[in-house]
Amino acid sequence: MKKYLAEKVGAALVTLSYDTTTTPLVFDKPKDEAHGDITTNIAMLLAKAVKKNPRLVGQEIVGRLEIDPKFVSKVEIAGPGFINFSFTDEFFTSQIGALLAQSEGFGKINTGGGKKTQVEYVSANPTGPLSVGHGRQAAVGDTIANILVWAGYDVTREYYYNNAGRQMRLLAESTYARYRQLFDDSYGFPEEGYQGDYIRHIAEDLKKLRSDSLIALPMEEALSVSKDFAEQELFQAIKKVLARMGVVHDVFFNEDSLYKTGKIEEVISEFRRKDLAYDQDGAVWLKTTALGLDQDRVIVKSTGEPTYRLPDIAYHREKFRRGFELIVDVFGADHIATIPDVLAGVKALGYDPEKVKVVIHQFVTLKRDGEQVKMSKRLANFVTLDELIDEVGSDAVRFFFLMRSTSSHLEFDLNLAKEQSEKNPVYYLQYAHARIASILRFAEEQGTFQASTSLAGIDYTLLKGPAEIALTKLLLDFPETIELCSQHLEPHRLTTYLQDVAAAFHKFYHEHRIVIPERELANARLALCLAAKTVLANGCKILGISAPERM
RNA sequence: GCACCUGUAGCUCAACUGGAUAGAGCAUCAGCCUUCGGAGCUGAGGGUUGGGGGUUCGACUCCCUCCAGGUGCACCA
Repeated sequence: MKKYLAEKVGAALVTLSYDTTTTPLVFDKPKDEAHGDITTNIAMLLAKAVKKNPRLVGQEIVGRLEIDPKFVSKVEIAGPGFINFSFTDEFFTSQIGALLAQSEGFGKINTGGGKKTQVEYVSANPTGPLSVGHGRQAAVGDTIANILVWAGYDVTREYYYNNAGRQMRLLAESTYARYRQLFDDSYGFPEEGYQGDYIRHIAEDLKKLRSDSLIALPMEEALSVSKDFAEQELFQAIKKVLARMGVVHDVFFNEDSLYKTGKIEEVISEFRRKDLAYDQDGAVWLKTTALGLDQDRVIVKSTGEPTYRLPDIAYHREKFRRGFELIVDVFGADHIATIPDVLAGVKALGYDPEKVKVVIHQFVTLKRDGEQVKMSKRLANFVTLDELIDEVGSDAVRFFFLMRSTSSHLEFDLNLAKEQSEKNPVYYLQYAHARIASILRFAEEQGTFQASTSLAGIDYTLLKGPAEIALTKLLLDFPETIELCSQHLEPHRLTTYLQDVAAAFHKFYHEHRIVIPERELANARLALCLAAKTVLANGCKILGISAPERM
């Protein structure tokens, strides 16, 4: 429709000999229904250039328009100079059939054009159970990946981790110490070790498996066994909790592989060759100042160990080398400082940093009984993702994590998430779906409607009520919503949209009885119900929450 | 001190990326069940969009400045 109007308005502009090359012709959807279904500000933009009254320019354009009244019911100049177009009801309702024909595929678009895309998210090292913050990242990353798939991108979901280095050494020492304490409770615990109870559990499992055999081993070997065991248990737990949320990665990329295949060395020598790296105080520095940043950074410590920047840069280079044309990194706010360095490094290696889109999500706080839940990682009394899912369920966890824009801090109200009432947005949405399912069952029992056979020959022009038209319009917006979500990598637009759909359905339901003796009208309304159910189900699928037939 | 995020109704948050009278939910108050799911619907009140400047036909949105909260600023990841 936009295309059609663009053509017509464009033609009018040419007739009026306005300059159409410098002024973009853009159509928007007004927020206020009274302003029509689509609007353009072209008259105001042109008026500025030619110093005329915008409303006058609008009049000229509208005067030259030749538009099919079957689609467009009204064209008017409004406000400071907007040209508003209103469409006929039939224009909207005539598209319901096509929506139903696409069914489970309705909403799929191809703006991605099969572009090879990677979404990296969670990427927590196996040093402990996932926190609620990781949960937000899992929900956001996974849903962005789903959205991109719907928008026609070829998506790989990836988890990057490091099972070497200082943190893992601490994990090994902590595990081993807890293990020894099972035999001798005076055995010392490392100063900065991991305090959490989960280490004790791992140690107990280790004892079950190996009895006291580790005590006799040389220390290095005992630590190595402890590390491997703890890592394995923790990774299992991580994968398990992610699976509870419906999150499954395609690729687990180990940082260590970058060393083994010489990729790290390669990056260093390339930086040296480009005169972007130098030695000072026994360390290797990256000349980030030459790349537009405010200070140089160490990439290899004087101990010979690289800092996190180096493997991060090497990893991103591998992403490009593996052929990804769009790279989405989902990070927590605490990683924000590393991004400029990595992007500068990528650019210096000859790759386009514009292809890397970083989604930063802010922190999560939990609220229970109106009070903020205190969490401290150091004291290990933080709430784990597993516990959160136990308490409120996977659907609520995903939905709550998705319903705010990622750049906003998120307050997770535990009481609300558990509440089974209209206050809870998840239930509101799912209830709409279940309610439609129930209506369709009822109609089938009455013999008035069979979803599989009754769709042919439906007269959609019978749908005329404002609530019917409003619902129809909203349902047809679904593909556009997917497009916006994919462009901006913003899942919360989808939760907001689906809330609106649910609300529009409930309103429609209250204003119109659906299963009525007038067969024709009943069938048209039932088809509209089915269309609403389709959109809700497809939307829930993308969000990763269930769309129940009964509840 | 510097960088990034945030500041919108009593609370939690939107606002189609510069558009028209800033919108939802919760909370408060007032209504709606003989009939398809009341886990629902309708209505009311509630705002100087943190303050102050600027850019322009037009600003929650862009620029400057100040204030408040969060995060980061290691040869930790």
